[in-house]
Order: sequence, then structure tokens, then C-alpha cells
Amino acid sequence: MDIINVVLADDHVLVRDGIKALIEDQTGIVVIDEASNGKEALEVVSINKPHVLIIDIRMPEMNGIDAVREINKLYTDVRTLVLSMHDSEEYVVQAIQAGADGYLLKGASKEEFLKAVTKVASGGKYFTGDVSAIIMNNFVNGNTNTAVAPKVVPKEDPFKLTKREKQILSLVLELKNNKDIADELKISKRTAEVHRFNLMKKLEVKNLMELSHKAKEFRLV
Amino acid sequence: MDIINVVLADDHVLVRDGIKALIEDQTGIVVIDEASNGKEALEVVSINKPHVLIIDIRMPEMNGIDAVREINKLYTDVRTLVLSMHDSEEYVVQAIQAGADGYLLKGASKEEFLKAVTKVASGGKYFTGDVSAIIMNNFVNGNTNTAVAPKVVPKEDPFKLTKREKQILSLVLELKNNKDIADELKISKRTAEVHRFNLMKKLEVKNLMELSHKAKEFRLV
DNA sequence: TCAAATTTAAGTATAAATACTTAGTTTTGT
DNA sequence: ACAAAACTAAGTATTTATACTTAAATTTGA
Repeated sequence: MDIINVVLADDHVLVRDGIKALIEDQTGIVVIDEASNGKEALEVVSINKPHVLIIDIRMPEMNGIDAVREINKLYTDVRTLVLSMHDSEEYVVQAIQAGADGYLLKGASKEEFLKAVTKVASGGKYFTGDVSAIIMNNFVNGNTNTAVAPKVVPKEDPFKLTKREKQILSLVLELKNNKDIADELKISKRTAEVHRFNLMKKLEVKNLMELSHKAKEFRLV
Repeated sequence: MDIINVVLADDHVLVRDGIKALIEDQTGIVVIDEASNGKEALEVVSINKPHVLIIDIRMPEMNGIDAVREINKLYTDVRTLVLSMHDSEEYVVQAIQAGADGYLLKGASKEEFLKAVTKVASGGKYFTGDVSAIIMNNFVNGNTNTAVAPKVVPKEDPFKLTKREKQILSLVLELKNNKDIADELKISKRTAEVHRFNLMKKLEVKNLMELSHKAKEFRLV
């Protein structure tokens, strides 16, 4: 491969500028466009068809994982490198299931970063450190370093929460009580209780803490 | 001023690399050292005495605000530019009270970033956008653009929480209930209740949501 | 259009949290 | 060493949440 065309998607202008400066130090990599959320990323990718999309997970409008899932549905020749700027490796499984070709943590050095980009661009996979071996073997059946993107059925909301339940969930996670939730949605407190009860049941959790963890784990909000 | 010596403190290597690349594009600014947390920042500053310390708020070991407070106690000729990579303007007041000379949000452009660094380096103040005028007038008595760092009494824990209460607070904020907290600290559930009750009173909040907000606002954990 | 799913909300019993007070014991600062 | 502060934990009343069930009204999809 001669020149690698990259699209950057991150809601931090600073981070984008930074990665851009860092990446273009190297000959052979060019940032051809940018986006500040998942939706924008989809547009930009559809126009530019880059070799690699570098995308952050947490962004407004549409998160990085969902964007990667979409892109893998639509384009077979756009590789995706997911960046987790904030948290640990908690999204790695979802990233892979969404069809990401690489996953990097915030702790990544400049060197690791460039390695990841070039590897992914040439049809390989790059998953940060220890994760790589373990996860790849478990989730994708042994096709590391091939040009074939893993065809894993994207699981979207394995808990089948209803719209109202998701709504209640997000309010519960804002630590609001049933009374406040009820007022906000203009329903009775008892109804709010029921929705809360039902969603706790569906998620198989028995308190706020577990709920919060599970919701985060499965990116339900 | 001829050359501006800068120390970067951020726990994201990537962000550090990025800012470095971005900043050194410009002639006249040199990153002479880096740190990945507040404690390290203190050490590095004591050794290098840079003109400007660019420091992120959220870091392990010691956060950026506390580090700035320390630096303002120890050195009168080191300017500090606080970066809020994650959140809005919620820390601006604390940053000023800690003696920060500048405050930038994640949304800052490359241009604004460089402007802030040069301004702060030359003894001026740079606070992001609209915040600037309002806050500076209210908190520091009219000394914008002077070389004198604002002498505001640093308020440390205005609520006078006891050690145990802070401990309980952090567990409460992990959404643990009194039973679990009690078990974890090997005290009775009733004792946990009392601590919780007392700290809610001291913070003048009446539910988890308000507690969570207030704790964040005053960086109590 | 018609059954299935969703949303609404009441009833009831139990468990837990809240809002205090009182009070004994331990720790800490001077 | 001795008082103040902090930590401990019980009692009691009230409110809120949990754990269901039942069931009506509304919405939605094939």
C-alpha cells in the first residue's frame, strides 16, 4: 500500500488535531477528513471512502461502536480502528462484534498508534496488548491477519428493552427516583415503578449498582 | 518573551503527544518535559521551572486543580493553563481559586490553544470564551491581564467532612447501599446510615442525584 | 383488522432508606 | 491528661422502594 487515507472521528478538536499532527509526522499516512460524531463519520466515510477510519467510542449523536457496525454493513473495504480514550478494555468485545479491525486504549504510545494504523490499513488486525490473543480466539474464529472482516452477528440490545424502559433506564441512571421520573414523564409513580421493576428484571440486576454496571457494559444508554 | 518553555501534564500519552506535536508546530514554544499525573507534575515543575504548565484536570494520583494550587504556593513565576478535556466549565471556579492563569475546554481549536499558551506565558490570563468576563469579575477583583496571580484563599473541603464520611461518600457514589457499605467497612448498617445521614446534611442534599452533583461540583472524591 | 405487545396504573406485603435523637466508646490534638 | 471531635450503634416513626399480581387502555405490526 502506498499512501494510507485516514478519516478521524472524535468530538475533541484538540485530540483530532493532536492525532493528525502525530500521524502526519510519518510519511505515507494522510488525514483526508474529520468528523465530530458517529453520524458525521458515516457521511464523511461515504464521501471519501478512506482506507482507515479512526474513531472514538464516546461521542454525541452516534457512538463509535454503532458507527463501526453501520460502516461494516455498508463498506467492505473501509477498515476501522476504534479508540477508547476514556475507559479500559470494557468495549473491546462490542467493538469486535461490531466489526472493528483494531482497538486501542488511551495509554497507547505514538509507536503503538502508528503500528495499529498501518497494520489495520493493510488488512490486518490490531488489538491492544493482551486482549488481542485471548479475545480474537474466542470471538472471531481464528482469522487474525486476514483481509476478511469478522462476520459476527451484531447483537443489538440483547435484553429487548422497550422504548419506555430505555427512557426510564436513562433517568434511573441519572439517579432520579420514581417520583421524579414519573413527574418528568407525566405518568403515575406506580407506572414508573413498574417500568423500573420490569427493566431490572430483564437485565437481571437487583440494585442500582449492578444496573449501572450492566447498562455501561452493554451500552444501553 | 523569546522562547516559551512548557511542561505537559496529562495521563493520556496520546493527548500529550498530540498537544506536543501541535504546539511545536509553532516556533517559540517548546515542550521541555511531561508528566502523567499531578504528583509527577509537581516534581517535573520543581526541576524544570517552565514558563507554563499545561495540565489536565482529571488525572490519577493527584488531580490538576490540586497540583495547580500547590504550584501557586511554591512558585510565583510558573504560569498554569488548566485543560478540561472531559467536562464543561464546571471546574473553572475551582481552577481560578487554585490560582490557574488560564482555562481551556476540550472544544478549543488549535488557534485558541496557542493563543491561550502565549497569553498565559506573557503574564496574562486566558479563560475560555464567555466565562472569562463573568467569572473573572466576580472572583478575582479586576486584575485580568496582569502578571499577578490571583490571591484567593484556596478553599479545601468547605464542608468539613470527616475521613469516615468521605469514605462513606465515595462508596455511596459507587451506588452501594448501606448494607454493602457496612459490610465493606466492617461496621453496623446503622452506623453506615448515620454517616450517610450526616454527610447528606453537611452537603445539604436530599437525594443521591443532588449528592452526586454536589460531590462532582466540589470534587469531594 | 385483530392479536400481540406496550403502556398505563392500581392493590398488597415486605424490605430498605430516611430523618432524626440519644448515647456509649475511641481517637486526636494540645 | 483531658476535652473536643469522631466513630460507633441503638431506638422510632415515616417515607420510599421492592416484588409481585392483576388488568384496563393504547399502540403496533403482519
